[in-house]
Parts: sequence; structure tokens; C-alpha cells
Amino acid sequence: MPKNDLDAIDCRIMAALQADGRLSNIDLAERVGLSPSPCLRRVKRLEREGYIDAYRAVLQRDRVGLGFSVFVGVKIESHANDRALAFEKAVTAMPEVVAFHLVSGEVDYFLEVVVPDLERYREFMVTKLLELPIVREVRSNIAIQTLKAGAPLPLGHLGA
Amino acid sequence: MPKNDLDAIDCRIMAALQADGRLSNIDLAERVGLSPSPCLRRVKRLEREGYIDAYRAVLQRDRVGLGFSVFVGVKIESHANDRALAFEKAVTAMPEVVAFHLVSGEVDYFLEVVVPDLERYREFMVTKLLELPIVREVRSNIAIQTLKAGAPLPLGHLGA
DNA sequence: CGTGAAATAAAAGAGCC
DNA sequence: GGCTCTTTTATTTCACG
Repeated sequence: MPKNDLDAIDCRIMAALQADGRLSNIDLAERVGLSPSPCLRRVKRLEREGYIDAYRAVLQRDRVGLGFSVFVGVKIESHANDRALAFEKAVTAMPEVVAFHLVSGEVDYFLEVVVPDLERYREFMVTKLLELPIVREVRSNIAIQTLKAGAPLPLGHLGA
Repeated sequence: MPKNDLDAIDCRIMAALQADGRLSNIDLAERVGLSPSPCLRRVKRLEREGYIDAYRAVLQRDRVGLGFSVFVGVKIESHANDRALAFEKAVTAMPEVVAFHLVSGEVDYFLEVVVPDLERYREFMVTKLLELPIVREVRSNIAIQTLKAGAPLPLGHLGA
């Protein structure tokens, strides 16, 4: 598999593309202090080797009618592989769930759920999440205000 | 402020750009069943009126040495405006914090923290988070496995 | 909203340092 | 590995139906 050598310029490229994913190669090259050709080569390598996973438009949730975000901790009954896997598969497939992690701490899983309003969240909980028989406990933390979201990853540890 | 009218085509545009933020206008137009001119007009409007907030490259955390994500619940001492605001400002400014929400539930705030490893997380906790005098309690849920992250928002509620 | 033409810009490649 | 220059390709933009 690909090597893990990222130099300072690679980091600057990724930082720049995190901030603006639609930067043209020419503008990008200028920002990172390179000429277009090697810059493009590097970008392609970062894409090909999986450092850059995708490019996305970031929508503003409130504006698109999705002003209701909930952070949900879930405890399950059993960690037997097959049942847990079925749970994971089911939750992963739910479009309202925009993030889903197996965690170590007070709960077993962490979900970020995005819906239009409280009623839709109730609906989601009752008809989808609590339908899964393995679910033992659900802790809902409703977002009242989003102070930061989708922020760029901190690349400082690699000499950006 | 801008109107809130999004028709089915606007939704399809946003859905397509969520999936691939680097789509050219021509490809985008084709996907949503429009010719390039009106398509570009719509995209510009969506950007101008704040439906589309930004375009970002999505990096794969493991590959860039940020394989350690923690979901942190924080309780604070007082909700007096000035102290809470100072806390919010300080946390928002921390680059390791990629998401930060005021919530209603078991804790007051929710943070998503991204660092290279456990040691860096300890460092973050001790030297940054616990330094803030208003913090009363911190609950760390360490991500063992990420099953879903940064998923596109579900736009189904608007006839996408 | 669609079409088409014109201007512009970007990507890709060859050869060289 | 990087730079410049050229070629080719595609995208944006605009005026008009």
C-alpha cells in the first residue's frame, strides 16, 4: 500500500483544499508555492492514495430545513458479533444518521442525527432506532446551538 | 433575508454537490436535468443566499495521522452569560475541536476532538480543556471505530 | 429556461534543469 | 522532484430566442 510520506507541501495542499475544495490547480499552486505541474501531480497522488477522500459541498443545515441535530448515545444488550453487526449495518443505512461511531466510554455507540424538527426526531427514535431489538438505552442530546461544525482537520502535527 | 423556496431541482443540485463538490457545471447540469446556464444561475444563488456554505476536501483521518477521535461531553459550573461566552469562544478557537455544540440533555456542551493519539488527547484535556475554570465535568468517549462520518445531509424532506 | 458562439481558463504532456 | 512552454480540452459567460 501507499507510503506515508507527507511533506510540508502536501500538508499545505490539503489544508488549502480543506478550506476551499474548488480551488483551481493554478490558484492552489500559487498558494503552496509551487508551479502548476508538480502541484497537480501531488494532488492526484493524494487523491489516488486516499489522503483526500472526497470533495463535498457543505450545506447550512438551518437553511435547508434541517435545523434539528441530535447527539445520541446508545447502549446495546449484547456485543455478540452477529447481533452487533446487524445493528451497525442498520444504523449505517439510515440517512438521518450523518455520523456513527463505536466508542469506549459511557455508551457503546455514538450517533449524530439530523432531522427537520423535534417531531421528526421522535419519529426517528420510535420507528427506527428503538425498533432495533438490541438497543438497551438511548441518550439524546439535542443541539440548541451549533458553535462549530465541519471544521478543517488540524494538520499542525505534520509541519503544515 | 433570502427566501426559503427550494424546489426539487435545487435539492438535486445540492445533493449532487454534496456527493461531489468538484462537479463541473456542465456535468452537474446534466445530472439534474437542466442546461448549463440555468444550472449555474441556481448554484450561484444557492451560494449567495447561504444554502451552500463552502466546498471542502474531505481528508481521511487515519491517513493523515489523525486516527484518534473523541466525543466529549462537558458540563460547566455556571451559565452566566459572560463566563459561558468566554468558554465558548475559547473552545471554538481550539483547532483540535472540529465540532462544538450547545446541547440540552445530560451535558451542556458536546465536542468532537481530533488528535493523533491518546497521548495528544491527554495533553489536550489537561492543558487546554481542564484549564478553563468553568469546566465542571468532562466525559470522554473515545472512538474505537468510525462506521459513518461526514455523510451527506438527508434532503428527502424537500422532494429531492 | 434553452441554445449557441466567443472568450477564458485549466489540465495534460514534452523536454529540460 | 521541479520548472516552463505549448497544445489540447473544457468550462464559464453572455446575448438572444
